[in-house]
Amino acid sequence: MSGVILVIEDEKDLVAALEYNLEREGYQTRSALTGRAGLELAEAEPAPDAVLLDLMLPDISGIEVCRQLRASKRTQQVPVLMLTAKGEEIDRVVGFEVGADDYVVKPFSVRELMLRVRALLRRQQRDEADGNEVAFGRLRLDSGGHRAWVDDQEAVLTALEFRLLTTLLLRRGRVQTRERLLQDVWGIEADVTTRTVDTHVKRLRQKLGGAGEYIETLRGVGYRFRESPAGAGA
Amino acid sequence: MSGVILVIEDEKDLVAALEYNLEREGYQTRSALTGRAGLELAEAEPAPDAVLLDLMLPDISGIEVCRQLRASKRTQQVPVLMLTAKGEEIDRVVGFEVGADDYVVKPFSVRELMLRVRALLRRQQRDEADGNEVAFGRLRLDSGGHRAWVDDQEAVLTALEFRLLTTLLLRRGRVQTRERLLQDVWGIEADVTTRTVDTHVKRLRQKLGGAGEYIETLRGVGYRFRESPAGAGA
DNA sequence: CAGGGCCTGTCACCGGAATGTCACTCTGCG
DNA sequence: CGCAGAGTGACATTCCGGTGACAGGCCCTG
Repeated sequence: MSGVILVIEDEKDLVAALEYNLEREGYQTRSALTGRAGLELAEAEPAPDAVLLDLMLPDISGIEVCRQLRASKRTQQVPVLMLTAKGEEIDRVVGFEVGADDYVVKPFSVRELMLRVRALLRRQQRDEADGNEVAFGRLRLDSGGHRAWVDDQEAVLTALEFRLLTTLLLRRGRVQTRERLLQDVWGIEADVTTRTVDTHVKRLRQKLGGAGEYIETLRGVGYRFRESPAGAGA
Repeated sequence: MSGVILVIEDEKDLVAALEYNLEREGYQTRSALTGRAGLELAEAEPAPDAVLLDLMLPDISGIEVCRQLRASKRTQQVPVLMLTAKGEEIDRVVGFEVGADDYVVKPFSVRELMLRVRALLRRQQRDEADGNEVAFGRLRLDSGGHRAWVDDQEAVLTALEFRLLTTLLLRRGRVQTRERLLQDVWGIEADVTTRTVDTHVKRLRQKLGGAGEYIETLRGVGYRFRESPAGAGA
């Protein structure tokens, strides 16, 4: 499971080194040399899965950047790892206060940083997995418990079906091509000829009964989860 | 729902950060830099609703503090969340055995900690409503005495089995992947190929007899302790 | 120090659930 | 009407988890 890491840091050499190492670990990276640029990138698509944030930036302080990240709905949940120079230890407290998730004191070992990043993402994933219930019309999902209900009647789904449903629901309103689904749900490199997706959509609809209608077929394109529960959708 | 949280931790910075964040979440805080002072505060009025306890304290070890908290009638029921440094992992096991309710490994994310605290208090409330014995359907546990009964018939469990059962029960309703269990019960970095978890679940079920059904298998995902004792219901 | 029993992890085998494929049918659209 | 793409049921295969057996390690005991 990889992810997108945003690096906000004004020392170019360090940025280069971090990007190199992160990419070698399989992450994608974005980087910004100033706080402002960083905030902009953080709002951009795709949203980063984690942010490495220097405390000392040329324009806005890292603290402020962090505060703003926490203020924005879009980036509120993104874990932030602070990079602080030695002697700025007091700031560590402040860092925690603003909601940083972890910090590393410069000079740090890249190896350690990589471990921290991985831990951060794992933690994030776990919190999401523990996460609460999502309701959509007659449908209700509990991601932590891996359960689904339609009209308060439990629908017993297999692991794959649950993943498929989650993926569709998460991206409701946007079409998912079979190719995309194969890649994201199955983790397979796309083979467009296969009917696998169709079959599983069928099974899913069957198990969901009435709520199966939320999954719409777009002929020649793919599948789409309805934007809103009521009526024929948005 | 607010409450009083007692922080026992000798790093002043960390204490400050924790207090700040806890108060921002609406909790009241008390803090102590040593185990002795902590125990004193724990007995004081008003009794804390939860304790954050560092494992490594200058005077008494966190383990001992926890033991004493459990020994005192007044603080017996107060949930304890252990803060352990990396590498003290072995102690984590001991922590559970002494009756800690949860633990977090340093360095931890403050956000994560806040979530845990909230979860702890929620659970506490629920358990109090249940009456304070750890009972679940036909199953009854004495976490201090390390004993388990099914229909008033004692089931003799090994330390590992007991820990596994406790972990599952504590997180009832939520799926635990084998990976997660290996990490939390065994303290091993995950090796997904191993069948160890399966074997122990088998043994546990066997020993629990009828109550073994409380442990559900989710094919392709992991294990889940039933949410409520009766039926398969929600 | 040897012996024995318990705890624990690994292995191989097996049955059944989950999944993928196929062939056929159905539908929408030109 | 014909075609392409989607729905569907049946079937084959794969994969996962349950299980029993076994071996190493540890502790207790004599």
